[in-house]
Amino acid sequence: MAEGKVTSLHVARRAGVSQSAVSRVFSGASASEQTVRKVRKAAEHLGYRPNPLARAMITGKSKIIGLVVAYLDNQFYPLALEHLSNALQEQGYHVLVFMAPNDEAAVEKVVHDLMDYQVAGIITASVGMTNDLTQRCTDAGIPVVMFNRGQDGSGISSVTSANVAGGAQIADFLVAGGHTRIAHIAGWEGSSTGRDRQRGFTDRLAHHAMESVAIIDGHFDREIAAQATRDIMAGPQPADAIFVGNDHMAFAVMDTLRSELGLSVPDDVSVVGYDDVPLAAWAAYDLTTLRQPLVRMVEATVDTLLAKITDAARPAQKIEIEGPLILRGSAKIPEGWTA
Amino acid sequence: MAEGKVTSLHVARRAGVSQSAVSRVFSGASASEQTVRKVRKAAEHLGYRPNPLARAMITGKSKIIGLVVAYLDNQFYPLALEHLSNALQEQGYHVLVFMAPNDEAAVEKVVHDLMDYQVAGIITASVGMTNDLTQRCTDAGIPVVMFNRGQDGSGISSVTSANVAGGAQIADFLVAGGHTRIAHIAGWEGSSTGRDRQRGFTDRLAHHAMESVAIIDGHFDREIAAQATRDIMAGPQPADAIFVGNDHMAFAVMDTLRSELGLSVPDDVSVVGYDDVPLAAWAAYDLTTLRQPLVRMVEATVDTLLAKITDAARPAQKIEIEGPLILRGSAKIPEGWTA
DNA sequence: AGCACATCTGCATACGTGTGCAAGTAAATT
DNA sequence: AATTTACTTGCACACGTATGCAGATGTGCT
Repeated sequence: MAEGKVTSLHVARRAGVSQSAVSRVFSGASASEQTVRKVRKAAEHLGYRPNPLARAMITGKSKIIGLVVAYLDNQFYPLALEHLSNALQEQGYHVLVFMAPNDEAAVEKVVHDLMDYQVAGIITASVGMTNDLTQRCTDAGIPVVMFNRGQDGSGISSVTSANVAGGAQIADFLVAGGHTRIAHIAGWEGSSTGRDRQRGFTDRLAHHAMESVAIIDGHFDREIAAQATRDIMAGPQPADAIFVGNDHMAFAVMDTLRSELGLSVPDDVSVVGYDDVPLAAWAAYDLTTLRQPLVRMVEATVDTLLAKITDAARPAQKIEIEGPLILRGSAKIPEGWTA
Repeated sequence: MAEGKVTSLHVARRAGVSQSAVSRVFSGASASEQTVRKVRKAAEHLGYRPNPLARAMITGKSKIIGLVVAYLDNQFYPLALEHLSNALQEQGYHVLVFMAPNDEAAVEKVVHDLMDYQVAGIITASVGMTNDLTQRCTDAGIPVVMFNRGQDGSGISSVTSANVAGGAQIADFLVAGGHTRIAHIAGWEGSSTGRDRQRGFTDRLAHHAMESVAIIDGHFDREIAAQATRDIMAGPQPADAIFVGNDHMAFAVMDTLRSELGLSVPDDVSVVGYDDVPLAAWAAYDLTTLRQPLVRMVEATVDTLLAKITDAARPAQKIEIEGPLILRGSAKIPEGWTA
């Protein structure tokens, strides 16, 4: 009932036990049934809540998860943030946001900040300069999970969708649709996500004895994707289908095709994206896209991270989650494919 | 250079001073020039950084700002989050995210969590059950600033755009455009933001001796806004212009008008939004809208909050920032108005 | 020179919790 | 009955920093 700084000592006095006993009850250590009862009762009466900062100081680990994120333009990431925060909140953790740095010096700063706050774990999303950052935090013993991005060499956990398989699915789909001049505006070359989608896509095209008429790195950027679209359509072999590395760029591609070049989607050009952000379902775009199962990816991320926090010896995991191709109106639907 | 827990005591030993001296140097208290030099040098050599948790424990105030946010669907809020976090990071603060609760019990939990972490201040955005939450935190002595929402009675600081004036601007614009059947899909009735825009709008219409043909509460929700659109266009007086309480709903309105009802925007119906999120500039929507100056709103929010943190006696401020109407293609442009 | 005054410094303690250690108790074993 | 074993519990200390207090040092004044 009473407000204003009630500590474990107050609880202890009222329950007629020592402060250590109170601590043990609330930190999950063993205590006799009777002690637990007395302590809980006194605590409830006083409105006691353990101080997480004091707890963090003693244990060296706070109940804070550092989320490092570079940008929030792409709708996929705010939604990921929302779900991550909710999921972690349910487990008693909270998300401390770190805007990802561009230059070397800023990386330094963020790494230090993360360690200063003794974060229990780190999730990175949409980050460019991730190599250095993740490695250093891992070296410092802080569990790291990369969300929607992998890193081949080093033993760092990651959760992504099955990007190679996704790229392949889209290749099958566009080939079945009878397209003959297929182009690809890829995700950033520096991200595993972009590379894997591209590889799955081109390998599968090759399997159909086909080849992209153009492959351009879109850097996950609207403006660059728009310019890539102009280049592709002005080239010697204008595409009749474009697979775009993510939805965010795909919207720019569609805008450019329709408003700037006066072309029809999908009559002149089919467009396929990747992510299935909510906006993809809106009538203005109605984008055919490969869905990344956000909720399951978030669950996997949280599970992996918390497991690693609980058991530091746990080896790194690279989790891939399959997603379905969502058929909408931005791309010709082959005979027999059901929407 | 050395890693692994270097404390003020280590620095003190190396500098040949007491631990208190080190503390004073880093907490800005007074110290002789010579001491400062010795301490800084030793600190740099050892790679010392003050522990913010320990500091928070002793002072009762952490360098953490609690950001309470309900949803991130509306692009306006993730962008606000991004800018807020960046601005606060520059001032040495960090953002701890709290997903806003729907029910009473969850509010309780969030309030407690906020106090447990001894946040230095709180920013609320897009929150419904804000009354109780803000009041209790204010009572507990924690500075609160409401972002993009006001609260009339109680003395809580807020930063919004000039919503009444904005609504009025839009009324002038639509009247000048020669529209005769103007409707309004309002923002949520429970938010000051929605109410103010509506009031400015209808008052100004009245000033032109006009009246809305329909006013429907859209609750800032796409689905509800879409249904409102259907109702308005199926009514006895189908609108030739609709002012929508924010961009997020306006997109749904445009989708419904064009794809579902087969109407042309702006030939059949002009649509005007509020916010000017990036998406509004994309070709698929090209939405005429009243810009909320995000960067300046963020600056004002951070300034107000930090000022209140530094000086608790500072009275609450309600800051309103004017924004321009951005003329695009979704609404008829009156003669003489320049885009 | 003597005194008032301002400034700096170190000592000690506090913040609120977790945890090793030893003492205590009750139950189980020989 | 004596001894081992398994649990509890309280004591004391640690985590890393801030800060009141008293002593020390230096400056300016009459």
